[in-house]
Amino acid sequence: MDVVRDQLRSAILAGDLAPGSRLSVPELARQLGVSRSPVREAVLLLVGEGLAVEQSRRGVEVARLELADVLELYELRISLEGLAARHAAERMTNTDLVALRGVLDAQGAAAVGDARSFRELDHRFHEIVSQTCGNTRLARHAALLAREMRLAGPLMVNGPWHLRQSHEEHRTIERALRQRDGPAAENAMRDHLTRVCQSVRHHHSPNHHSSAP
Amino acid sequence: MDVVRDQLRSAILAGDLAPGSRLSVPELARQLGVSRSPVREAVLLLVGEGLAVEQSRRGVEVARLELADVLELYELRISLEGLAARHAAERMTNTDLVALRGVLDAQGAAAVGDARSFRELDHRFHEIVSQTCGNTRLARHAALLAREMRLAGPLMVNGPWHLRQSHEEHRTIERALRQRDGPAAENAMRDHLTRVCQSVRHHHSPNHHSSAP
DNA sequence: TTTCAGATTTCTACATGTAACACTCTCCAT
DNA sequence: ATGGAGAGTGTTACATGTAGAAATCTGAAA
Repeated sequence: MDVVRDQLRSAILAGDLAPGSRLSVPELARQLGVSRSPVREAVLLLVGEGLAVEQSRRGVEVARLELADVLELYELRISLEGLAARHAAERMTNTDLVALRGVLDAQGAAAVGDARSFRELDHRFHEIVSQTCGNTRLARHAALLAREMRLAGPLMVNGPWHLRQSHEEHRTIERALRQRDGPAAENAMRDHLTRVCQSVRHHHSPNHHSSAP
Repeated sequence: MDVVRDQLRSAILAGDLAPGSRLSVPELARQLGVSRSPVREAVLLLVGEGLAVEQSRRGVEVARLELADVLELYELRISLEGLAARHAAERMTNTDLVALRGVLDAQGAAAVGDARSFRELDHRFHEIVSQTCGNTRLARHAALLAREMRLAGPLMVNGPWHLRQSHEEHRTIERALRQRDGPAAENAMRDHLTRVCQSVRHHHSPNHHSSAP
């Protein structure tokens, strides 16, 4: 069942199962070539993770995020990932720092034009920081929120200026982590997520619809 | 299945299924008088909620919390419930405030001696604040963390002085909420949870084992 | 008494059966 | 043409079947 759940989760996060798609247990079981039991269990767990929602009387469908949902998620991520960054600064091993640097270098290259890769690497960056914080529950909840946010695809701001700006902020965070400066890492992470949140908000405000700043 | 899950959750939180108890699907199905399917699904969801854990090769058992787990949980609650309190201050209806006051009055009475009722009312207090914050995901995650913490039973500090102290701090939080002072509510909530966390930590430190301050 | 091999029981994980229910489509009456 | 009854389809939720693995128990030999 773990396998089925991972497959479904990947399909959702990759967009193969778009937000709003109905998750019919018999249908998915046929497509995946397994029985309905593991599929049903996997779907229930995905609901628990927030990636799918039970429509009353209509079965389960992939979660559809409104702007308000994205703002909710950012507010939580600011809090949790800020905390995680502070602790990560004191606990990161050299291996972690090397991995982080690798992700950032790849992201620097992707920042020009390849928004898809950029988002993937962005996710990896935040994941490394959260998973290194030493608080297993913090890591778990931060991962849930970050994953849920990946359903927001079309609401995100993908303009080249925004990508480069995010990348610079990631560098700032990485610098604080490398210097083992917890408070600086926390502030940098909070500032980063706050600014991105503002970008999303303004990008979807009634009177501002270009993707440049 | 929702029914079965709620029954199991209640049984766990009430201590009828003590931490470490094995959750055998066939056994529980027999006891609850239903088939194995809904029980299996409920158990999987409880694992997702953190109330149970999958032991590799040994099935599922009710989660067992160490001191370190409780400290992790407090750190997260400080962050999330602080945030929730700030928003709750700006969104609480009069009805909510009346309910909160009611809980505190009952708690004031229970603070002398009845640790069990006190904990129950403590949980209700924090629940009201979290559920009123206006951020559905914040409410959901705060509820998960608060529930998980209820598994810590024997680790908690139940001395009368601590109960009264907690109650006073709840009053301070309620005052800030009533005055719609967001920052004050956040600070009061953070201070409260921070102090309780310190109490737990010191109560279990190697050289301090009395329950008085 | 201790130890180890085999038998027995129990569990998990997946597959499949089925009743009740909600949707949709068709076709007839107005 | 339109509205509504009713068949047909698909789904959910629960029940049950079963293979394979793990734990435990049993009993005989050292």
